[in-house]
Amino acid sequence: MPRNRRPVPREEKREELLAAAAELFVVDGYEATSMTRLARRAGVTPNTLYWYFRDKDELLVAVADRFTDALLHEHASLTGRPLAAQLSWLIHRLRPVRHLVATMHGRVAVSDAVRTWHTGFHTTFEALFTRQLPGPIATDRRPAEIAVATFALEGAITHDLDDETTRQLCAVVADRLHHAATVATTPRPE
Amino acid sequence: MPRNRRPVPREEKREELLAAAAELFVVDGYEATSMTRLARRAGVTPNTLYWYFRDKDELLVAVADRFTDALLHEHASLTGRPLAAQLSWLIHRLRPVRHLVATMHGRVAVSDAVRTWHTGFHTTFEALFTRQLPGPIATDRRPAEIAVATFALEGAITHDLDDETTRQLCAVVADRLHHAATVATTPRPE
DNA sequence: ACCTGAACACCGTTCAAGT
DNA sequence: ACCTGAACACCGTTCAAGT
Repeated sequence: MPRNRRPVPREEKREELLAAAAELFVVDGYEATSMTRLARRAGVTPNTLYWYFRDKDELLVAVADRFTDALLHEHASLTGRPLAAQLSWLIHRLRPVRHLVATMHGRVAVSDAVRTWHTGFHTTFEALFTRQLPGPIATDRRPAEIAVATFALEGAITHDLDDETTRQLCAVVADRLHHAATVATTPRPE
Repeated sequence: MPRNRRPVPREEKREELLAAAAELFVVDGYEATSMTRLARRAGVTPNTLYWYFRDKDELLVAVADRFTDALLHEHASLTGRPLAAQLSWLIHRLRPVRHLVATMHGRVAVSDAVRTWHTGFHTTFEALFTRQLPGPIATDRRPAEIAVATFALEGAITHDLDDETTRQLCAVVADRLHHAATVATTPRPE
């Protein structure tokens, strides 16, 4: 009865488990998805999950990775469009998984795997923003300007904003970045 | 042996439990603090906690409330100082409890009590920012400008930024708000 | 009203055993 | 190498019983 040594290649099986995890994590949330229920959905014993993933956090990271890959791939076709439009697209694309975004942040302090992933995620998006700008930002303020843009993006994903405010937020962030990129450094007073 | 009907007034006892919860939540984190351990620290049975708080989330909210009250009280003495300085103060004051901030966000989708608290927290800080500005922001962009400032603040608390970037971020956000408050609405192109 | 000791239904994870 | 059934040590929460 137990189907051991199934002929399914490892990568394929892993992908099956990942697909089940992705669906449950997004629909029901990370906390509400127990390993037992997830295993049942995937048609395996809870134990089996641990053959393919170290723990639940690594499963979460793998799901996030898969999603981010797809996101960046889709985003590639948006190059050339205004930055505000790109931001708007990203926000609407990430809103459905806002719970996962919040969960990742909550687990940064708990899991090494999540912390590492989170750092990489920010590096990716900071690079993405930097690339889109018409000119280089004055070096002293660059990290802060990019950080503000990234945090605004994260905030817009994880918080409830109406459509109009979301549009304005994209415009505000894009304006700010363009301004910082095109204007020379002005020494702040005081 | 069991000390029932202790003569300690309800509010005082509640405060004791709250103090224990605050310490453990901050030092060890919310998830790492089990109700059992928390009860032991406070010198009671786990059960007793439920006499004073509906559940663990309500305990979390009560801790956050206590902290926010203290924060706003201390902040009151900063009125009149530059906005960037106030931001910097808030960030450094909130960084030690960054894990709690992240936890709150993660539980917004899980707990009604947390969701309600979170909404109130944002309302408070949006009002605080609005009050500090020299002039009214053009009404159409105001919610977005305030949202960007709030999200930047949250991001700076929950993410690792070096001191210099943190300073610059405060300056960027303050600049942005002042600019939006003093300049008339400029219709965006396109 | 307040508090206990004991239980309940779970949870993520691991282990001995099978093929 | 892969997978199972059964267990382990917990978890948040509740309940009957005491004062």
